[in-house]
Amino acid sequence: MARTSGSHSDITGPRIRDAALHLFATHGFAAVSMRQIATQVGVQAGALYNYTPDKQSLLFSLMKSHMDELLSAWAGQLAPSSIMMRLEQFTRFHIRFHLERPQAVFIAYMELRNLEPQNFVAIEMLRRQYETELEKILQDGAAQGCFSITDSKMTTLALIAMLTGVTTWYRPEGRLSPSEVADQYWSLVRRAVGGPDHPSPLRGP
Amino acid sequence: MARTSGSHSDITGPRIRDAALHLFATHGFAAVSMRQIATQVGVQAGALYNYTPDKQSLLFSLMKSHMDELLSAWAGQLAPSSIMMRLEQFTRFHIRFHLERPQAVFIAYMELRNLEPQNFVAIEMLRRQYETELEKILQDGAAQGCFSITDSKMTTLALIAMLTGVTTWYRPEGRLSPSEVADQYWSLVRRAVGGPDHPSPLRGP
DNA sequence: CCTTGATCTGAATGTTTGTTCAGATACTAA
DNA sequence: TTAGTATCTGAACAAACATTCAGATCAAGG
Repeated sequence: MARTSGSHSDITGPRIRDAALHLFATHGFAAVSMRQIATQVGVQAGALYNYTPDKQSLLFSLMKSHMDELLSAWAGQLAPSSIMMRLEQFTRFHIRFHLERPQAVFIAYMELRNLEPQNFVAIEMLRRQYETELEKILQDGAAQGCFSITDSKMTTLALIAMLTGVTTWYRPEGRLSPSEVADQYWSLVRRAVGGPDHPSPLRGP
Repeated sequence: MARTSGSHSDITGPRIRDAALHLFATHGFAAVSMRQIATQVGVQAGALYNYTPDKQSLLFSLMKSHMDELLSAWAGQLAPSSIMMRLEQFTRFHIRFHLERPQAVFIAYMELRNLEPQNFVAIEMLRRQYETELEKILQDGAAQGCFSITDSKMTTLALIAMLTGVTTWYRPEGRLSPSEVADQYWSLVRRAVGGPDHPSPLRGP
């Protein structure tokens, strides 16, 4: 009874990626078998190999897609004029983007060590590219005297760790909405970099 | 040729834990086999079962020891009088403690999902206990008007994520010493919670 | 209606997994 | 010197693993 009805490649492909994303995020790449993924999709394990050459490629593809999405989504943002607003934009963008796909985020940060060397390098490059986006903002702001930070690289990593950490505790059914969370994190970020104590970047003469 | 020389249980036990710690941190619990651990120790796989009932217990024991150490080390700190100094103490303690055992930290934060339910609950309780230590400081400080934070629970999690993140990039051979790192993170934390802009807690007349 | 190609099954491959255990060895105590 | 015990080996176990593939089935196009 191979195949049941209709053309399935358009459907099965994404379903495999969804199932893999969910299972990898929940149990970890190494702890998930191809059979588990196949079962979730409702297919035999062999069928997966019409969509991925092997398990490792499936992981890499998921991580690569995630990082590409992240970078292109950020690139699509229109840069506001002031540096302070730019930092606020980054903060809110980061929180929103990560809260919308907690599983992909989890995988991208936890399964790096399960990547084969060349795949690791590729993902790591994209991650560093993203970090550089924040670092540029911090450096520009420091040059303009908006921020008082002594080490832009370290501050970048500290802030990103803090912002990304939101995915470890946030639950949609919780008491805070995503935008409330973003408000609070922005308040933390703004003060951490030594910005003005009040939200508005315009505080007259 | 069973046994080679001397009494080994005092030596083999810790060596197994060291090897497991290192391998779990590097490749992940699920990706490491008992045979790999045994090889690292220089022993056959069967010998490991003189020291642990099974692989899961080995992981749990490592995580439990780490959390116990963390909590008792913090409990051993003498609390200074001012809240601001208490927060500084926590920040520096957290950074130093975590930088001293990056592998245990890594495992404690990454392998939670590989714990069986009851083990997970036990570790999660200890983690929450530790988080509460910081939350108490933030609440006390907010009550005294030293800090301006709107959500002590969220701020706690944000700060801990930031502080723990230090282990992902810090390298002993890098340009910053642990205490320099702690200085910078303390500066970020102090400002994030809305403390005074200058390091000294004593500024008045 | 017939052919072609995409899609999936079901079985099989050889490897590796965690765990067990009888037997071997060497230290310890008497 | 002897008996006992702690420690380890080496082999074995069934189960699970990723991956392969011949053949079955169905949709689409002529």
